[in-house]
Amino acid sequence: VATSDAARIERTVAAIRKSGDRLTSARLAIVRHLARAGRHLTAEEIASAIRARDPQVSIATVYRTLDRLEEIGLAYHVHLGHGPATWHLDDEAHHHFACQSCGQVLEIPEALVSSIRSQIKESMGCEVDTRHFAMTGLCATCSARQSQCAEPVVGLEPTT
Amino acid sequence: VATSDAARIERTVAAIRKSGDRLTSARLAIVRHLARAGRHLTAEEIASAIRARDPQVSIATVYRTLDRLEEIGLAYHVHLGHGPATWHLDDEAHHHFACQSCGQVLEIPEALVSSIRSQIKESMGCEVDTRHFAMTGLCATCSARQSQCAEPVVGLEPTT
DNA sequence: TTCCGTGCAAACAATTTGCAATAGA
DNA sequence: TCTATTGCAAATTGTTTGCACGGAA
Repeated sequence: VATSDAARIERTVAAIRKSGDRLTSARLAIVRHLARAGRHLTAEEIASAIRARDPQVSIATVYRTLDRLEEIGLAYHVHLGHGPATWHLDDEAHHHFACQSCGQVLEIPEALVSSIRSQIKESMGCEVDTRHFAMTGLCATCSARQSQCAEPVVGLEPTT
Repeated sequence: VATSDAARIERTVAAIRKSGDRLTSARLAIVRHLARAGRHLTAEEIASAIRARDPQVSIATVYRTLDRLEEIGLAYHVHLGHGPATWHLDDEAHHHFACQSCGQVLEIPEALVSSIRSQIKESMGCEVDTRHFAMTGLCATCSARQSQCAEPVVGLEPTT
């Protein structure tokens, strides 16, 4: 699980080839950037980072590549609240909590996720999708801060 | 809780006046439509319903009115997955589960919501916001159907 | 030599904003 | 009267699509 960036890039590239898809320079750059970022990225963030080296890559290619990677199962998108979708490689954490105040993204422990999932299954019969939609609210720090004082915290736009 | 539409309209109108805001015909029409719909509505749905009687109401007014109603605490928006935000009056159900396959919106029982909330509080220290973001996944029916056969169900676009 | 994947521009969907005109209180 | 609210049009943001060209296999 604690794989190096290089190994993750190689593995992803191999999977693209195995699926019969072509490995283009744009795709390689996108995979590299996703692997090295260590956080969730929007399509726009990926596009502008790549454009720094290769100015003519279009945002359309980024979207198309991300969609294709998701079809193959190599990357996926998460909605962290309002704003654009964010993406990461498939071998990263799967369940997210996004703070509406500071923007921080936390991983929800697997045990907690499966407990919630089974409670909802039992009580309502529903199968929760924790992959594509984050839970939102306030992280521990922001939650404590907001119960102390009325003043909102300076930082990212609130997600509500 | 089982208030009539008329009573809910009256109460909301009174609250608008009490807040010092003006009660315009557009605002009245929006409140009426929200009260009578009995389900979550998008701004566009509200606008086109109102335009049937009063063709020149603009979508901008609908958005501004909904925002204002939310500031006053009379209505609020929920994101049910992909697609536009949906709105309802404040005296309706607060916690939602949206099926990605059939589009159905279910209310999550209060007991379950508070149990989930306290588990997350205890384990991560986070305060979950259940008002503005629905949980998503498959409802009981769609979940059963999908485990039987591989064919997707005809209906609304999947939300994933 | 194939076509898959690309860049570009234009289309699209949801939402917001500027501004002069209007209509509530 | 006074100014909050409106309609209209245009701007913004995030994402998708059509199409002819270029480059991976």
